[in-house]
Amino acid sequence: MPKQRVAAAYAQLRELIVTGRLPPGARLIETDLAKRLGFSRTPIRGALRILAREGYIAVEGRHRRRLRVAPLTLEDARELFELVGAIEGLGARKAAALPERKRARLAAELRGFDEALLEAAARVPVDPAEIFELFTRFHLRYMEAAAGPRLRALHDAIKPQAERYRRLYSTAPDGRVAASVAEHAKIIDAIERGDGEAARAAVEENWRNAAERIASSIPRAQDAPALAVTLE
Amino acid sequence: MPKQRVAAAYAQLRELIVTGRLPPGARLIETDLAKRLGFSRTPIRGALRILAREGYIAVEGRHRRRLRVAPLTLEDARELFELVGAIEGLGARKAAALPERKRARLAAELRGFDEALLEAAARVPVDPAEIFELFTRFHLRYMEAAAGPRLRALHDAIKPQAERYRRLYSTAPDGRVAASVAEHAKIIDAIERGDGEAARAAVEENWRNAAERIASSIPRAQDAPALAVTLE
DNA sequence: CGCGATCGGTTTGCATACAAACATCAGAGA
DNA sequence: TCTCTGATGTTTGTATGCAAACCGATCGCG
Repeated sequence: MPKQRVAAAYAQLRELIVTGRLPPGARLIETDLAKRLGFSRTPIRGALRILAREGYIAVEGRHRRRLRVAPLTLEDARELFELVGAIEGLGARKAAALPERKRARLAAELRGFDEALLEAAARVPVDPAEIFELFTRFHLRYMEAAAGPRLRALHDAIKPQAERYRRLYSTAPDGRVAASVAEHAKIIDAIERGDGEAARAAVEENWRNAAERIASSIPRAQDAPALAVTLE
Repeated sequence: MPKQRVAAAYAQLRELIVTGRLPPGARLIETDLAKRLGFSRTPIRGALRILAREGYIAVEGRHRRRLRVAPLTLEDARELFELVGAIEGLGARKAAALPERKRARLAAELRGFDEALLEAAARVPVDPAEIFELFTRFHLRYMEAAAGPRLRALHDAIKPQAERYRRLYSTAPDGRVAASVAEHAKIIDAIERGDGEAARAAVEENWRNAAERIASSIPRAQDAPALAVTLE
């Protein structure tokens, strides 16, 4: 009997939301989720509160909260990707300030991810999950290498929300993987030569472009209510 | 009166921490806090979990969490101020993208805050609380004017933690207020003329300098345990 | 006298019970 | 037929009980 049910519920619910098994707009009923995950309402509530605070869940209502999986909108995607770009940009700048040996090793590892990405994109039946995984790991790598605890925590809280958009709207890998990999190369080079500002700018540009790549796929001006990041 | 106790507990606890009435390193006992605030343990727990997630509270222990008010350290101050600079830098860039009329009005308001700051700093018995308030309002103003919901929520969650450092270590107002106001002027000018990148850079420089101003006051390498931003 | 094990108190994590508030639907009146 | 109102069921917010785990201290043994 595992002891940390809130953490478990948080992880499972977040995964359900990010993968879309709990789709945007879906109503979240505590008792249902409790049954579904096999916990009582108490840990579910704790997890829901955090997910709401982090933006995975939209809150409606004043006294009695009604929770829904946060809708996906174009405006939100733009803001979210800009935020992720800023956060990872900070991480990349820190990575470029590492001692030279570490930078070199990090750059080599990052190039490895890009090679794997090109391979995965070229494979005959493309596996989108693999592509996503590699993208995620690429950025995660330099964040873990250089970011402090606060930046890492923030990254972990926000980044998966960008994955929601990528998973749903990124229309598989066409030339876009190649474009991304080219942008990655600029990031890697800047980190390798210790140019923090260039690394940061390259990361931000990468995310700006990523936003543009998927923007056209996102249905505009949904009936979606505005995202309210509320405590309660 | 079954209402919104978690939100109330969160607000009160955060205020106690930011103002230092719950000092860094203080142990947080659920039952004590519950008695102190007049709630039961349930809403207290909810508030504590969020505060821990946001970095106000450090978590020790694996299975059983032991909570303490997060210690103040030099490394954390550096990371935190960098983060706040990045967040508010994003807001300033957005503010510089507002339509011209709004930018002009915003700039006028911001200049008003700076005038008030100089006045307050010149007054005979200086009121530090007033100075802090004005600093906070200055930055809050352009964030509210331009930032989206996610950026605002993030700002609200993180910014008060920088206030902890300012309140405890900012050695009252000497020439430092004048220095800050001079930096503010660069921010305002950039916003007014619509130069987003300059506005962002000016905000980040302002926070970098703020970090340096208080860095010398922070006791180095406390016995403080590393800040762990943990879910549970 | 020092070191370690056991025991008690403290504090947490989870589950459940209870009450209040909102939404929905049905029915009556216009 | 439409609307307003009331009743009912659903869902949330809070309190509390209970068990387990941890910390500390005391006591026993070497």
